[in-house]
Amino acid sequence: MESKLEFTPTYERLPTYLNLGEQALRQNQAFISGTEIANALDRSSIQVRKDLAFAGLKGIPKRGYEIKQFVSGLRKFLGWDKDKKAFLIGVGNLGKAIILHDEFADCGLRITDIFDSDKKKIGKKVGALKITDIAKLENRLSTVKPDIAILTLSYSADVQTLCTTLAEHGIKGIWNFTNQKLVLKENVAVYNADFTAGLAVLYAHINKQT
Amino acid sequence: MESKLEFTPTYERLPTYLNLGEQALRQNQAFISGTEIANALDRSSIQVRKDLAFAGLKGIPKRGYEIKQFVSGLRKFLGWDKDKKAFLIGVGNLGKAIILHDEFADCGLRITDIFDSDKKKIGKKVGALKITDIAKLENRLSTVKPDIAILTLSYSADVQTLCTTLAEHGIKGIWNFTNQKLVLKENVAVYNADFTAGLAVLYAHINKQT
DNA sequence: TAGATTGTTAATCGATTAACAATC
DNA sequence: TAGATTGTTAATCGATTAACAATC
Repeated sequence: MESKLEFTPTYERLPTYLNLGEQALRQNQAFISGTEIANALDRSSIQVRKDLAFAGLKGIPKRGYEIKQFVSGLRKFLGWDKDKKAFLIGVGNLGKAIILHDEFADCGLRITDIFDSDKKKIGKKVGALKITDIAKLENRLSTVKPDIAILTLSYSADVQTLCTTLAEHGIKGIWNFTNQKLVLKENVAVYNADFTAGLAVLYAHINKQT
Repeated sequence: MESKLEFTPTYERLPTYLNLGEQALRQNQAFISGTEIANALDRSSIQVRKDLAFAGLKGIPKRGYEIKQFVSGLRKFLGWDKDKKAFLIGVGNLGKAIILHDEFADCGLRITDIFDSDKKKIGKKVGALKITDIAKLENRLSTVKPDIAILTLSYSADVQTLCTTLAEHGIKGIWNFTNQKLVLKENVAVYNADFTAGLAVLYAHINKQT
């Protein structure tokens, strides 16, 4: 990421807590305790409590957190209660997977437009969305004014130029699935979703064990 | 992850360094310096040097790291020089994206078998691989003895039972793309690739700026 | 030689864990 | 009441950054 954000590990864990909370809600549970969450996720209860306190949640000693409050509070803290408009650029397999992954709607991510430069793809539908020619990107940016761009293009594409265009139109955040480093002004947030980082950590674990 | 691994952030950064190194190699550069890498990735050179030292790389003062040595040394340290056999389970869009992503071969990840439970998919080809009936998983596990399992099934599937089977057949690592928590013995490494974690961090950054 | 870069030790910073009082 | 759980302050641990000697 460009700028530093404190409590990043906490932010990363919160969705897993919410996930459990929503499960408990579906089962009509009334309360959920930090200990319960910790056990389910194989973490320490101190960490769970600290994280939840950071997210502004209040619990009741001996009982835990009131489920409805827990879920709505956490969703609000994560910003998943408010829709954010997103453009997805590059409709390959990964792009399709993201477009068709319903669960993102639950995170407030509303993909409104999808783009590709491949003439054969333009006009075709993916789920409810029609693939737009990348040439029309600027036009759509001015009209729709999306908050977020999701970059799922193949690695050879000129991602940097694209980013400059996005920044000029006031994009707030970029979810970058390409392995290229994006150079952007301070006020655009970038999250690099690098698959190979995961592989590196997984391999390290494997080698540690043997 | 289950067990603790030190230097996780370092492991996560190493692939980005390697990426730059391979680029430099293609351009016939002879040396690459920590400063150069730091500038390209918007990081501090101290961190880059520390990371590289951790990976066992030796540099030459005033020059930097000899490119060929840098690339091969880093690849070896990451374990990307040796093939690891992997089974991919759940051939949806994300599964397809991973199967067809050539770059993983470069990380020593060799997907040998792909499985799905959907009768309509079984027998169909994705790239060079034919989709196998999940019922034949155990059989194939005994024969092929893969190191890694990649879980890209839809969330409703019974992932836990699957994991037990995988563990019984000596799987070493699991790359988990489902949002379910896997309960496994100590000697199986798990890396949870949770997309919503990225969204949580991205949103936090966006909110911080405004 | 002078400047740039590595490599390492020490200092700082942030995140996790421990300890424990408050409380339902 | 006793036991369990929250919430917070202090202690520890790990990761990052600073400082600087060594060196090509």
